Amino acid sequence: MSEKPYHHGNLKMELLEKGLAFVDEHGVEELSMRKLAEVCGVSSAAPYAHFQNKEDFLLQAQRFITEQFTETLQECMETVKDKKKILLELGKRYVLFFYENPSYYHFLFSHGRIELTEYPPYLLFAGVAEEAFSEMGVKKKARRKKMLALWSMVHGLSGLSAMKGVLEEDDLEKEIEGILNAVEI
Amino acid sequence: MSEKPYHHGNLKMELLEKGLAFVDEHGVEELSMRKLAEVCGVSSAAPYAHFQNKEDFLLQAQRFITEQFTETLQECMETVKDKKKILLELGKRYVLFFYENPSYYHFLFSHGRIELTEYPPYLLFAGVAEEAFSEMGVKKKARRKKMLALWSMVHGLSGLSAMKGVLEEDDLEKEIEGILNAVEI
DNA sequence: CTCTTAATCTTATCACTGTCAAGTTCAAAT
DNA sequence: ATTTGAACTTGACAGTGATAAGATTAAGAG
Repeated sequence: MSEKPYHHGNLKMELLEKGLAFVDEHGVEELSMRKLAEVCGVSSAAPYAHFQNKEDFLLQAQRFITEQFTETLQECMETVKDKKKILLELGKRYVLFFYENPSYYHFLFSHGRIELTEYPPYLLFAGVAEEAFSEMGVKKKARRKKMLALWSMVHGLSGLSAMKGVLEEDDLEKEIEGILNAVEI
Repeated sequence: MSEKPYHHGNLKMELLEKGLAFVDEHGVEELSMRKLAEVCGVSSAAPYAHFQNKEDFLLQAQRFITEQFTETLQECMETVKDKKKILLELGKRYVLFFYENPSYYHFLFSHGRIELTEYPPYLLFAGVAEEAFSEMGVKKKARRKKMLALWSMVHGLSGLSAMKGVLEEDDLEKEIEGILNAVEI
């Protein structure tokens, strides 16, 4: 029993999930629509019923993990009460996410597919920073600059954390915290 | 006269140059060894006499522009006398390079091809920072953290500057300077 | 100058890729 | 029960990285 039915039933979602798992294991370069189709037990043209083309698939896959990422950050925001620490904690979560999913960093930012001004994690970070700096009495013109500086640092550090061997890994959280605290905002 | 000679004479160099020009114009994704061969007026298999494979070509192309980039930074180091300003100026040059060559940012850092601990611009920056912080009386343990923080910021900001529409472009140097100065080292 | 050699390049071919047109199946609405 | 449209398969196409086998020629040895 359970001969494969002609209609998969949940193909789009499975393509995204298996695709991301594949990227996580072998990297983006290795991913092909045909292999992906095979992994899902489906013919090589089947994915094109759900995605316009490979680029579209990659784009939607990026959205998919960006949503997860954004949720992680949002969760972090709700957990941390201390408004003075929230920027640091958010930064830490940001960096840690890419430490835990190194291949996602390349996947997300390699191909210039992301429009920063529509990138939820950035918008979220920018919002929190705006609020925090505002409360700290930072003047309006300076806020944007500080925010960009901080975001650049956090995002740049994420790139570092995605490479093995740069950060000290025995107490990673402390390491990240130390680096982010090494400059005064 | 000037029938194409069987032997090109300078193919390897031309492949690198035309290849980089192509990347700059159309992006890495569009580049294929065959198109590249055609651009150089040579058969599709000819490049493989000079490069093991596409990956090898990309790697050597990266080295090629990394050299130029490193030279720019070195030049900057020699020009700026004021040791207090050197880190800022170096950061500015770093960011500006990728503003001027946006496609290079993706080209260099997309595919995880670069080993940071062997990446000359990083080593150069790390060296200058070490010296600067040392002179500023920063204690040894803190130096590394400050350096990583600063480098992350500079490198992350480079990513920003490679996207159009994020940085204000009417007086870019001042903009970059403002951001890098928005945090205290 | 001739011969040899090894680097450079061409031709032909392979397996693989993204993608599409045409046909097949089947769930659900009419 | 019939229709319809979405989800799939099959089979094809051009383009890709790569290799083997052979052609060309620059440069050195005799």
